[in-house]
Amino acid sequence: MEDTADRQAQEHGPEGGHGREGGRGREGGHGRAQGQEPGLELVHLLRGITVELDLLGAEFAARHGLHPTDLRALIHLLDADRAGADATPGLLGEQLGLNSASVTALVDRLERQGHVRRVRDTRDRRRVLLSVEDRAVALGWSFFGPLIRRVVAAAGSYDEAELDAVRRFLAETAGAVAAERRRAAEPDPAEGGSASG
Amino acid sequence: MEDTADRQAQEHGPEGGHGREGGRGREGGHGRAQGQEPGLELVHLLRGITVELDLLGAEFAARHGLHPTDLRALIHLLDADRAGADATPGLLGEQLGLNSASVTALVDRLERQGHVRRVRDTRDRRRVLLSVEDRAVALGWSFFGPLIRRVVAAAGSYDEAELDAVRRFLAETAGAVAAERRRAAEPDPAEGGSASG
DNA sequence: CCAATCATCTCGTTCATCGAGACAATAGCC
DNA sequence: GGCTATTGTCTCGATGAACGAGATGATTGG
Repeated sequence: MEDTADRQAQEHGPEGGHGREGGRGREGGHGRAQGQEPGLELVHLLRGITVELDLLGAEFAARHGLHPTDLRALIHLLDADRAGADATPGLLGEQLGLNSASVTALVDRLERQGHVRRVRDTRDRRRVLLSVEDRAVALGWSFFGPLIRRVVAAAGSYDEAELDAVRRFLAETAGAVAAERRRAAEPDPAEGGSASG
Repeated sequence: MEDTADRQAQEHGPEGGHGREGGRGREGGHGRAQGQEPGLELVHLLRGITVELDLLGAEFAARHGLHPTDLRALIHLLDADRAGADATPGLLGEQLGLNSASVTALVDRLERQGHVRRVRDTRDRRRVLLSVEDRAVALGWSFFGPLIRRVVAAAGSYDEAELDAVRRFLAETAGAVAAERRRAAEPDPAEGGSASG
């Protein structure tokens, strides 16, 4: 299960073919047992994490009577709260990729369960600020807390250089995903021009 | 129904106050305090990746006319295919946390779109094997491919020690998530033991 | 062969999400 | 000050994904 991509990588992946084909049949080496791009294994690991995490989230959500989307929303809300950023339905919908109607329903659910409260912004009265309740914070902690503790504990045994390597890798991966997302968002350069009429 | 909420919300508005307000906008140049547990930042990075990845998956799925669940299913199916494991509706449902009815609908969708085919198992004729079509493989690659290439490229600039650190961290994190998932699955130790009965 | 079990599928219901549009408040213009 | 365009949120009706319960067909064991 941990290797969807590696076989494909050699077929479709390296565009054109590297020519490293030669001794591929023999993996008998040492060190990198996989014999392929070293990053591939990391990708697999990462993918496994996201799959498991997703599942854990779904289970946690179901256990607490909320939908996967609700949990995702809570996470974003908690995050915004922590950063001191304004959370509004519009922003939330954007972050979750949801319709405005869906966001209204989502916030309704969250509000009904006492996780957030709608607060009309005094500055721009069009806006509604989403204020997270303690209940939501507690819920968020009960989800992330144990996980965080485990990971932090694991990270404790790394020295500075190793930590830095992990940090950089994670940051670069985040950047890669974000870049891909942007790429997917606008595959439509034809639009930007002289559509004038 | 719930529309009256916003009117009231502004009256409840500032009730406790979180204590942070006013010019929180200027946090200084750094962003956030790095002085915490070193692992915490890694957790945040990781979380950011999963969020973005999830969003990317949803967008990709929408673009190809399938639902987020369909993409997840395809990923699992591709994995199983690669590992040479039998893929069946039952197994798939288990991996995705879905009802058997939902799985039937899911496989119907996938089959209708030509991604998989139902094949009656000759050994145990109760079972239906899910055979992935090339179309699905290509789709999977078009989703993971670019991402993988980016990450692999990034990983290329790391030396063995760094790679090892990242690998270990990822593996430990995966283990942590899996452990948490197991913990969540049976939070019920009191039952098997000296329950009063 | 009959009963128990297992894997899958069918039926009817619930509700999350969507598209389109209504409504309220703000910002810019004169 | 009033007017219009824009922005942010919410409402309505429709679609369909997921669920719970149960039916159908195949396997195992006596």
